[in-house]
Amino acid sequence: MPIVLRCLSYDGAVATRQAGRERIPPHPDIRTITLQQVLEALVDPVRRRIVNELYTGGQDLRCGTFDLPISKSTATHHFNVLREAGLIRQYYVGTSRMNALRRDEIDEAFPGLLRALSGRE
Amino acid sequence: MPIVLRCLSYDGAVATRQAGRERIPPHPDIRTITLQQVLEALVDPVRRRIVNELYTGGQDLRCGTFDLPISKSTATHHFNVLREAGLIRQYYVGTSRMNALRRDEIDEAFPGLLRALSGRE
DNA sequence: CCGAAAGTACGATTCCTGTCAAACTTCGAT
DNA sequence: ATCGAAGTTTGACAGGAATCGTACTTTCGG
Repeated sequence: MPIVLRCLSYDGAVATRQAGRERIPPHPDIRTITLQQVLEALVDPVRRRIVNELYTGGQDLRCGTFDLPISKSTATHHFNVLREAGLIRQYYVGTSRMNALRRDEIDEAFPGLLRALSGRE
Repeated sequence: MPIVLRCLSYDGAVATRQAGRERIPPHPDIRTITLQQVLEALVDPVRRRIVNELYTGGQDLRCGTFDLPISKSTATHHFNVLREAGLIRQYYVGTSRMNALRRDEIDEAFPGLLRALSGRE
């Protein structure tokens, strides 16, 4: 099931009706992300919990599957921060927003970081 | 025979303290430090700069040798945070406060972390 | 078509953290 | 005895970040 991510053009033209449309802001190139941004994202325990679950689970997960001790709107905020920090890739499936850890890219840009942080409280 | 040092308080009253009671608060056992605390310490760019300089320099450094873009009182704050997070060990030499990276202990408690963060902006 | 589910957007609030200046302490040297 | 260097302490302050509730949007199922 290939997921096609289409970019939005400048005039806002709609590119496709497939799942994974432009409801999601563009993902940053990981090479533009600084260590500072990554640390600011990962210093929050809720966000680190999300990343850890994706890291150990090894599969993409809906926002709703994380059992987070916060409200939905706050959860949205945290997922946004993770996406803007280049740590996760998001796409829609139905009304569900899926979250994928950008593991290989992170490992290349920040070697050893994910591993050093994984599995800890 | 306890050696007694004199110490003045604001009102001029003479207080006493035992020799061996140091000017520097006790350092935490690194095993009591959580990843959360370490990340909170290292998320600040000034503090990361300090740690990086100690990491790459490989020797203890006076507070004053770091060329930090902040006031002295703010610098004191940052060194305190690093010490309380178990990342540095401090001791006096004359009026100078020396700072040592607790490298081996950190590496044991948080394998790969220092290396993953070192040398980056 | 309608309603429920999943999530977003927005504004308000609260709390925390980095920052500084000013006054103070401690130590070494003069 | 005093002075300067190095750093600390304290109090105040500004900006940012996490949080929430409410209203809104999109999609799917019946």
